[in-house]
Amino acid sequence: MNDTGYSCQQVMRITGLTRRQLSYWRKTGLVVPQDNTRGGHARYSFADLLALKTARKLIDAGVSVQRIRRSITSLTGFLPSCNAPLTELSLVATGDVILVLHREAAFEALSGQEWIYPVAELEREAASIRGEMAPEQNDLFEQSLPARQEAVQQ
Amino acid sequence: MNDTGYSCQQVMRITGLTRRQLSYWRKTGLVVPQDNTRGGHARYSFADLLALKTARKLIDAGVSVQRIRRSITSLTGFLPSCNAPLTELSLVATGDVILVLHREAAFEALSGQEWIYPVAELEREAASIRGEMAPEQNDLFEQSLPARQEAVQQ
DNA sequence: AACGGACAAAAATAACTGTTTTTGTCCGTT
DNA sequence: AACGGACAAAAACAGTTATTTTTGTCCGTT
Repeated sequence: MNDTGYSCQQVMRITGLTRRQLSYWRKTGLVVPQDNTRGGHARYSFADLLALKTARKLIDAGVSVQRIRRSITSLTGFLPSCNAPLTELSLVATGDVILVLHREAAFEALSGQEWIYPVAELEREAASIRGEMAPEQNDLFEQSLPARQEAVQQ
Repeated sequence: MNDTGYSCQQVMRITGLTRRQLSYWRKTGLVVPQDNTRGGHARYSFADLLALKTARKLIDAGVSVQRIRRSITSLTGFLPSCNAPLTELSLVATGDVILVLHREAAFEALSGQEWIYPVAELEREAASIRGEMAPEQNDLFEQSLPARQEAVQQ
């Protein structure tokens, strides 16, 4: 119990969220205020504010609340050291996807699938083709050629 | 007509795509070889190779061919100066989304919607709250307060 | 001021359908 | 070696419905 936290009204003004949303999110565990007054009224911490702000921005970007929920649970699975994804992680999003930027890599919040940078690789590869290969003989790119069968008919 | 391009077999080895795919993509206009031999056989240019490689990588990342098609048409709409999105743009993708990195910004290939970086903004905002605001009075964050009505009941 | 409850509208999702797209495979031709 | 055609399996998609989630609104309580 402490009285230093942010009240419901303040949070509404700060985040632009409605009382209904705060209430529902509290009840369903999306963002639960850290403290309460003696009367049982919510007091949001600064970290709570950040989480709410992030949620708001994701919503503005078209992400549904359900998707945010699922992302949070999946992220705390992928990154056990992360307790509060909404406040701790670098997120990027549009309607369909939440991307997590983490240690130079990017992966999707829901599936955990890592994103590829096709073009970045391509630039390196392009150089090698240009320099080293004549159109006639080149197997630099080969994904997994079993034993160099010539001209397989697929 | 020239004979310096890459033959179908070579392209298959280089890109890991099947003959069927090359054939179908040629027929449907996804990637059409730049040249032909006198006999009417395909000769892929280096740029074609890059496009094929990129397509392959997108597919590996779970993007469907249909989505690639739609992304290409939408991108040539957004960026009229870009004739061959697959070879010219920086793309990042997972199954659901293709992101285009373009001039410091990121936007989705299909919708053109720009991605937001909630946390980047948050860091700046966090500083201002921490520094300037006591929990009691703070409307720095206010989205669009009409005329400062106190405590609106929503 | 803030809470909670109850009812309804809106939004998002899941589950299903039929259709289209994409690929594999086989075959004959150049 | 490469092409094209034809048939079928697999994958992706669009469109629909029913269900669940989320929000708005009103009301009474502390």
